[in-house]
Amino acid sequence: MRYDFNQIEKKWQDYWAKNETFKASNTSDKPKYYVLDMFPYPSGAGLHVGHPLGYIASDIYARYKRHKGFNVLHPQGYDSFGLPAEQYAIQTGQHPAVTTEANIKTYRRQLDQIGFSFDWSREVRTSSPEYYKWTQWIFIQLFESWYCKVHNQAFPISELVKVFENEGNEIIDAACDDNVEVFTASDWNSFSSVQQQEILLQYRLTYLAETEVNWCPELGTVLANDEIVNGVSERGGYPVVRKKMTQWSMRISAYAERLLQGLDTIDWTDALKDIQKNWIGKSVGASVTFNVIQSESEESHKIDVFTTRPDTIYGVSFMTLAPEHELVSQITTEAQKAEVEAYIEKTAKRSERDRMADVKTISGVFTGAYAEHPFSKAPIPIWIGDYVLASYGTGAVMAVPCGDQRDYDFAKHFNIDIPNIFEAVDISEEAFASKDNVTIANSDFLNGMNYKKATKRAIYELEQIGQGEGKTNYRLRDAVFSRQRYWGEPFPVYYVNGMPQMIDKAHLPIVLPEVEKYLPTEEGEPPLGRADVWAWDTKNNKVVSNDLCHSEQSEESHNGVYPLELNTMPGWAGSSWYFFRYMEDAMRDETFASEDALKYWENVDLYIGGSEHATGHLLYSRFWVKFMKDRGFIGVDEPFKKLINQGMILGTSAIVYRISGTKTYVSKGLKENHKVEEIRVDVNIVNASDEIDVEKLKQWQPQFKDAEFILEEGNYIVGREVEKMSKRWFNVVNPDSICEQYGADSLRLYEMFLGPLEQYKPWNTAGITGVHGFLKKLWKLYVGQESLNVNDVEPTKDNLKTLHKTIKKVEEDIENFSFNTSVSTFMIAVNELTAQKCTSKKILEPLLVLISPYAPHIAEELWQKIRNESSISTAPFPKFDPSHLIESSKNYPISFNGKMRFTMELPMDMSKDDIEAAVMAHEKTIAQLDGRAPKKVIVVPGKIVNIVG
RNA sequence: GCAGGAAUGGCGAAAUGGCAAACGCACUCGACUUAGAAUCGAGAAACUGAGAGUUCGAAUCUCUCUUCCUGUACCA
Repeated sequence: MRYDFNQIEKKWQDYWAKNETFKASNTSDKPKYYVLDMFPYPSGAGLHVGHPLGYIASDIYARYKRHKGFNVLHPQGYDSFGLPAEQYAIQTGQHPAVTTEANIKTYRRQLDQIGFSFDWSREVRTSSPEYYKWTQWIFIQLFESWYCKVHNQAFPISELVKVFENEGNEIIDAACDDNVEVFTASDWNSFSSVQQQEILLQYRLTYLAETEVNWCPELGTVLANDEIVNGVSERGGYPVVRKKMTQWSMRISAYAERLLQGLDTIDWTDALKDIQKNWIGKSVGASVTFNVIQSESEESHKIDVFTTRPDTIYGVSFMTLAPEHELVSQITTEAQKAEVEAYIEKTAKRSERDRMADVKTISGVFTGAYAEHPFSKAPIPIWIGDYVLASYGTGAVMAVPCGDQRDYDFAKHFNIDIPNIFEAVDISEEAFASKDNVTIANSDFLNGMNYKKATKRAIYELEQIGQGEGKTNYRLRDAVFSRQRYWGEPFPVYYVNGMPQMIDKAHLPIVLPEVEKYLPTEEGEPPLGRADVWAWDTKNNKVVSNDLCHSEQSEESHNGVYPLELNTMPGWAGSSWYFFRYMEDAMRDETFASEDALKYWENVDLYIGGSEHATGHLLYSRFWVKFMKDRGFIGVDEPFKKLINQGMILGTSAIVYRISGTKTYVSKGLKENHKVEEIRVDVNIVNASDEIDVEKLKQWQPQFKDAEFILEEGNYIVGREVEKMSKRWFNVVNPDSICEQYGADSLRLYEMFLGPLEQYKPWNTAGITGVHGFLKKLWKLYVGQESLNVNDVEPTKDNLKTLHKTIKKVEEDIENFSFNTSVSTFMIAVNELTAQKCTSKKILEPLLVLISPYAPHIAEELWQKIRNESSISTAPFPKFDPSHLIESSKNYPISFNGKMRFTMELPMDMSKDDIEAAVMAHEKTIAQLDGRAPKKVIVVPGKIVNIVG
């Protein structure tokens, strides 16, 4: 009987689907275990062999946990809202829902053929209304909440309103906008409804505000900070400019400290935690208020700055404001006005990218105004400069040129005084920025103190005069939540008198309307501005035609019909909570996930996905989870207990060399004699020895059809280059063809065999014959020409030794996510058992369970053949018995000065002294020593003998 | 600049203080075959990026340097 993998794999995939083998139950006596993959965006290109890497790893772990007696939840779904489908829709006019559906079909077929143990009954799609109903619902909850800094927790906004009604807002310490005005209870009660709503917006966890956003004109939408890479859009690489727009934002900054602290409670890699830590960017220091020295006609102004070095307060010799700072226009003197305005105009024109590209050029302008030093009362010139960012801190700095290199460079450039406030430090060449070994000088009450002491004292003194306090600052900004796109979740929001109103939960979902084109309107409104039926009828609670709504007229004539929000939600909305949706299987209509389901599954035990989501999805999810916990919707504080980033599988591109100006291609070994151009060709027509099939190449593209080829030894050898797998390099390998040619089990084993999971590694299809050959050997161990090789004979000592060392190693490997070494272990085990001619069921049965997570199809087939039972999927994992590994003797390596010279077989239970005696008596020892007396003999029983001298 | 990670045969890698290179690809030779593929058997190769230290013993621990990768960047 032959190993017919195509037939076997199809058979078991059908079996698993039909019997719902991997359906998880929400009620079980078994302990739960939740294994999750980052769900894919279903792109039109389908999967290539790089994509399933993480899915295979998580599938092995999920299957292993089932063998270990866990009730495993291992679901899969689609992050199916997104830009590519929309771009495609713009080009072709096809509805994104249609192309998305088609892409999902392809993905499902490709995933199924690899034999994953997903519970598909719990599938989610972020773009389906039954799912985004709950995304909209969570948005409403955020809108209806505020964050109390005293309790460090989010509460319903209704509670805040009660406080306002009774006590005003002075006693409230909330995460809110900076410019909130203080009011009393009677003020509040006298405010109009619109005024009250405006104030509440400043407290809500999702709020509408005019903010400076990252506008990408090419994409026609705003982008969040994590969607911008090196000043251009992550998707497409288009320029990004600053623009003021009214947008929904998420007050994630309220959670900065908890997002930081929470990292200590989860099992993620340090690398990933560091990325999030840097992104949150906590810095501890002080806020200091400087009074602007006013001339008689002016009103008084104050400038707040944030500094991490309040100890250097006496080193301040100027201040710098960001050009966008609101005070600039008010404090600039008449004499400096023209120069300042010219500078502002110049910097505003520079894109973010230009500004980043050219950090070395120092530029700035004096405003003509002076601030007063809080202690010395000395006048301090106020400058503006674009090295100060409007978006960080207060957009203003107290410049201490002796202690900060940027301030130093600025001062040097503009000939500003650089007072030295450090004892015995030379600052003639550069600033002294260190916090260690500092002694403050020329600083009045701070003289002689070190950094720590001086910082404490400076803050204390500032507090005494009411011009500062200790403060912690975070780099993390609130996240823009509006996108001017079509293919995303609509907001459950309509507007009355310009104020946003939430639609009641009972009327969700608000379904994405039809539009005739997916582009912005001529007036520059988002695509939803093209929808004809996109107004909210508050009387009938449904979406109605825009004709019924007359926004220009008075409130009465609206007839209760109001315009709906035209923006849609960003890609990260749906992915910030989907892991809870999988938990629910039966009551998806009534709730995002039922209490019982949430209580049983808690959170994700193991999450596998790419590290590119470090500052996006992985941070936003943690934020939403903390919020939902605060509001009592869930019971956990973190979504993902353990997280592993799988590395990327790279392509191995194939290169042919065309002699310049000719149609002749020269083999790699002969190219040195010619001037050549490198041309990448399809990797799928190159064999393991880097020889290309010239005939196939001629058919592949017309440019090769009548080309000449200079061969070496009868073959054309290609060059190789490891780079990202991409269509443009022709190095994409499709899992479909691998499964067809070698089978899913081979694909699974090979992806794991390539190297450590976390590492980047190149794919080379040629190598798959190694693991494929292993599977054939495995098959032959169990199945002979005519009949099965498996019988009830008692296992030999060697058989047991092989089995148990394999159990030990594989179990350790899976627990450590070291799947590559397990595959080698299987190879060794099968090689040994084949050599031992092992036929014992007591060996071959447990071996199948070990292999089953990795190569489930062949394991199922052989299991059925030898046990006549259905599925291996929940067979108990074999138990390791160390007694089978105990050796009676050890082949000791005998070293001289650390170099191994020969080995010697000695009993395991021999004493140290006896070993030494035996080794010293050995003829080779005597020969090695050549008459010298050894200085020392180190004997480590069971390990090694080392003779020094 | 800052933070994190990596460096071992021709290639992917293993070994986490004790016989460096297990396992696989590629390579060479042989068997089977009309031939190829497949299969089986045999074999060669390479001293852990550089330097120092700790140790009886270092790929593994410590320090210095080099190169590469990832993230981040006028963050006050």
